[in-house]
Amino acid sequence: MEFKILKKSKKSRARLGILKTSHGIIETPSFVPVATQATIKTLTSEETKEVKSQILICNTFHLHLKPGEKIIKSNGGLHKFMNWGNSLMTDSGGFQVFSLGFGRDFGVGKILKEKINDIVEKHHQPKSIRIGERGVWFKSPIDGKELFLGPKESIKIQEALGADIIFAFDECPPPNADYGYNKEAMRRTHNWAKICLKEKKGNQALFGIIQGGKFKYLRIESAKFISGLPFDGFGIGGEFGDDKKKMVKMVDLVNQQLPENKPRHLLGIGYVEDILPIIKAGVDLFDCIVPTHYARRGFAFISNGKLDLNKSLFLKDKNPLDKKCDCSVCQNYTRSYISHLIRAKEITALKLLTFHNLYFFNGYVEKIREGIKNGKI
RNA sequence: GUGCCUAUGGUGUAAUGGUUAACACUGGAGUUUGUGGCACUCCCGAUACGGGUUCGAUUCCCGUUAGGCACC
Repeated sequence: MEFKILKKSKKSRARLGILKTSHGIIETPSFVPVATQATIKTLTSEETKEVKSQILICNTFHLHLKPGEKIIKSNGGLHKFMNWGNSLMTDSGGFQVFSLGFGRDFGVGKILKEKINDIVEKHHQPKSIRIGERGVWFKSPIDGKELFLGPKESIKIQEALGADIIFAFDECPPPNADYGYNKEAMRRTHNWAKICLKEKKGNQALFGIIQGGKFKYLRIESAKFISGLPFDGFGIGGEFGDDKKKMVKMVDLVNQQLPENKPRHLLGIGYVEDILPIIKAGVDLFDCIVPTHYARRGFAFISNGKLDLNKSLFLKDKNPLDKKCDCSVCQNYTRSYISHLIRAKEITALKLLTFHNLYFFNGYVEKIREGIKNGKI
């Protein structure tokens, strides 16, 4: 992997760059669609390419459970397996430590919406998984079998999967974790980062992950520690506090600690309104389930907001999803038709919305790249 | 025409002689950030009509109307 910065903004920390892998180039800043199970749900790989995606992120944990990395390796690796000729990343499975653990215990995502009275403190353990020094014991959501995943295991699996960019195994603490817990999780994540580097044998690019939660000094400490190790790039994980301004400030602060010549990936963020601020804070790559997940709930993202195609008023609306959009869905289908398909629970609706939403996100980031190029951002 | 049966939100069903008549779908409003596609939360909305019995009727009785079934 090779990363070249073409232009640095004078107005913000934004950068325009090119990331090269053996499977092609990624123009940065870039949105990374989420292909957890080695597919963008509802789309073929050809369609995923049509919406101008240059890189996808698949998930180590999910693909380890099914079909297993052996099957994928025997198919010639992830690229061949899913017929995707462009670049790929795999997430390490670290996030599942959270989502199957404390995330499930408290019924929360990584960003806190409501206050939770229970605080996760140092040495607390989630109910259904066990986090130790060498890694995490899970119960398989498929058959309940005891599984162990740690930094060594994650790297081995990711090497078998064969993505261009892989991530270090980390722990993502829940949003209701206190300082003590975050410090502990960060220390584990740092140890695991060193183990990941030592374990890696091939020439895949490896990104280290910065944690520290909403605690400024932990974030700085984590950024300094991780960037002191010979990673090819960096992931910024975890949560940043309850309000968005704080998130952007924290990301900005983290990026100030990182070397400029390596790419930075913000993990699991972006609503549309988050995208410009995080790019201005110096983020080169970011993945998010929002365009694909919302598509399957009947929402379309458009130039001036989002549409809920579940609403019956769209049955009478013969406009395209977005008049300003030149994607093939907007050229050929009406809101009325898509709304009908959603309400009839037809799977084609999910495909049309997924296609449009990804085209919209990729197009939106493309415009931001233009803006950086023209000196407007 | 005669006999029998039925009548509860927009739809399909519950329940009860005694506080705010339950549930599902529909309709309306929300939620979803390193993904659980068809999820979750909240809201609107009904005892066909008219009498009677009773302290109290959606429930019991009579009539009207509507629908179903059988017979002539």
